[in-house]
Formats: sequence, structure tokens, C-alpha cells
Amino acid sequence: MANVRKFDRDEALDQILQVFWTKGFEGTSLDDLVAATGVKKQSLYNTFGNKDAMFDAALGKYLDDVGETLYSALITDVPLPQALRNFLEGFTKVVTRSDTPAGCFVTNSAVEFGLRDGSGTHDRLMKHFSGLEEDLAEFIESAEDQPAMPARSAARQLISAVIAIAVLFRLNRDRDHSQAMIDSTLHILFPARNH
Amino acid sequence: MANVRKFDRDEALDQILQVFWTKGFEGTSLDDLVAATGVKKQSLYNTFGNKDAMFDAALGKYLDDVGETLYSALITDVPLPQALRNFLEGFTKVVTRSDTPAGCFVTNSAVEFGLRDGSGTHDRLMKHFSGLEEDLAEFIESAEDQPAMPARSAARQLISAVIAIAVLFRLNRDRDHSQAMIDSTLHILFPARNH
DNA sequence: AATTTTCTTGACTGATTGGTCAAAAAATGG
DNA sequence: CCATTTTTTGACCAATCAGTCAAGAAAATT
Repeated sequence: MANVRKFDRDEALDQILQVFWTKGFEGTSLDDLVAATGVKKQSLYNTFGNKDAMFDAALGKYLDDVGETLYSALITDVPLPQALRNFLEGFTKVVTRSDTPAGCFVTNSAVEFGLRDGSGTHDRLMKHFSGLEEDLAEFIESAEDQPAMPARSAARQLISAVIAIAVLFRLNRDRDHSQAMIDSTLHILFPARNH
Repeated sequence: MANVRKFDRDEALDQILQVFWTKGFEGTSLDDLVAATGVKKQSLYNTFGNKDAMFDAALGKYLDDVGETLYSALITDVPLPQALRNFLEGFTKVVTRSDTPAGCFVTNSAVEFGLRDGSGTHDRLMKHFSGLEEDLAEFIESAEDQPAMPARSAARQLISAVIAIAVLFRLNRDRDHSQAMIDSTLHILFPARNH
């Protein structure tokens, strides 16, 4: 190799993610990304490709980071109610952090790319949700402690809660409301129990 | 008056709504609106104002139309479970119709305008959700038949379901999935009952 | 030290953005 | 039928859009 990159690729990608997460794909201009990263346009193109590729890379980073958070709750040997509480709390922490944009980048993108059938992003988002539902259902089914409904329904309720928490927090940054929705969801899955 | 408008204001507004609903605010250009309405740019500006005002008017139309659908389910004297089923089915019908864009325009806009504090649209969307939660809770509380949780929690579960149905249907146009979520939500509110 | 390879820089595209202007066309009131 | 008022029309605007180009700077290889 000859000359070497002056900026940190991963750090720049993280800043790119923040911008897309805040403003969406259409709402983000390349100048926004240049300003956020401090990296000149051509260097961004050299490193990532075009705007779509930058978005794709940002989505990948988000899926890696958040995916790890979500799935780490599902690889424990704590009782199911506690594991699912960890799942909900972990996700909620991600979408309500004050040092990252409010809401869930995947949910936001699902809304923005929802009608763009056939695009790579659209497929990726669909697979994310169906995969998560599958994994949740499997995890619940294989647990000792069973919720008050079929595993598949419970998984859907969890995903439903997670989406609603993300959308509503993005609109109204009220952590108490998010917490109430977590508690309410757990009471539904495991009624008549102390949480 | 002198000359009179050649196009129908309400019809044009409906077409404007469809475009914003499909592509979002940032994703919509004025040329898109001109193409969809068949009305020249200046005439749109004369009639509605600027792009923000057009979006505002479209949101108002959507809130009127959908609001009527939603609230009509809450002004009946049928038993609560049936009323809430009507509520969920009515909403789902709106967001899954094949002659209008997939998903809920309010939810989409909540995601897109979520971080624009202080904007009129942001306030309006917040008031919509808090108002709906309030009205649902009140309606449930004043009913004879009570769900298996406090009215406020039930109201939040309904809103949560409604948001998730809209987001997921926009991504993956699967009506069976929407229906399953409706049924699951009602089973949660009124367990051990035939729906 | 010279060459080669890569990254950086800033100027530069043509297309599109939201929005305006002023003239033309049309309909009403006198 | 004329004057007035409003809408329509298409040209026009500066700003911004995503993306490119070519020259310059920096590092590794020879």
C-alpha cells in the first residue's frame, strides 16, 4: 500500500449512522455526512461507495451493535420472565439513550423503505423482523417457564411492544412511558406474578 | 369573485396526501405533487401555501378521515370487547387497504418528525397520540365489561398494537399477520373468552 | 532518492430542489 | 361590453442535490 487513510473508518461510519438515524435517508445530504465526519466527500465515496452504500453500511453497523444487545438477553440461563425483561430493557435502553438519536433506526428505516419492494434494504429489514420473531419464539418455546399464550404470539407481542416503544419515544421523549409499556407487556406475558 | 378554480381542492388534497403517505415529507418533491394532482405549481401554492402547509393540510385530512373511522367504533353501545375489535379492525382496514398507501400516515410522520421538536407537526402528532390514549382509557373505564388490566394499560396496549400493525404491514404486506396481531391483542385484553 | 500507489483536496458537473414572477386567460360584477 | 379580480401558465431563480474529475500530497516499495 501507498498512502494510508487519515481517518478511522469505523468512527466515521458511526457518525454516518448517527446522521441517518436522526434525519432518515432522504433527509440526509452528503454535505451532512461530510460535516458530521469531518471527512471530505471523495474520501467518503472512496471508502464506502455511494449514498446507498453508506446507508447500507450504517444499517449493518446498527444491526451488529443492537443485535448483540438484543440477543445477549436470549443466551442466558435466567428464568424466562427475567430474560424477556432483560430483552425489553436492553432494547429500550438503546432507543432512549441521550447520547444517540431517539428511536430505533431499524423501525425508522422500515417506515421509510417500507414501500420500496425489492430494494436490498427492504429485504434486509424484513428478514430482520422475521428472524427476530423466529428466534424469540424458539427461545420462549425452549424455556422451562411458559407464558400465558403460545410462544409465537408472545414473540409477536414483544416485537409489537418494541416497535411501539421506539416510535412513541422518538415522538415524545418520556422514559416513564417506555417503562410502563415494558411492565405492562411483561404482566401480559406472565400474569399474576411479581416482576 | 373573478376567475374560479378549475380543479377540485379536496380532490387535489387527497392526491397530495397519497404522495406524502407513500414517500414521506422529505421524499416528496413539488414536481411529485404537480404530477399527482395535474395542477400546476403556482396553483398549488395559491391554494395551499408552501410545501409545509401542503403537508399540514394533508395530515389534517388524514386525521379527519381516519379519526372518524377510529372514533366511530367508540361511540357504540356494543359490548366492550366487540367495540375494541371494531376499533382494531377499522384501523387495520385503513392501513392495509390496497387502494391507499400501506401503513399509517400518522405513524410514518411520527417517525419522520419525531426529532423536530417545536414544529407544529410534531406537536400535532404528540397531541394525537396522547388524546387517543386518553379517549381510549376513558371509553374503556366507562364500559360495563372490564378488561384484564387497568384501563390505561389496556389503552396503551391498543395503541401499541395499532402502531406495530402499521409499521409491519408497511414493510411486509401480510394481512394474515395483521389479523393475528388483532386477535392476539384481544385475547390479552379479554382472556378466556370466545372472540 | 525515485517510483508507484493510494488518499486527499477542491473545483466542477448537470439535475433537481423549493419557491417566485409576470404575463395571459378566464370569469364575474357593473 | 368593459373593468376588475383571480387563476393559470411557463419561464425563471438561487440553492442544493448526488456524484465526478484531476491534480496534489503522503506514504510504502524498490
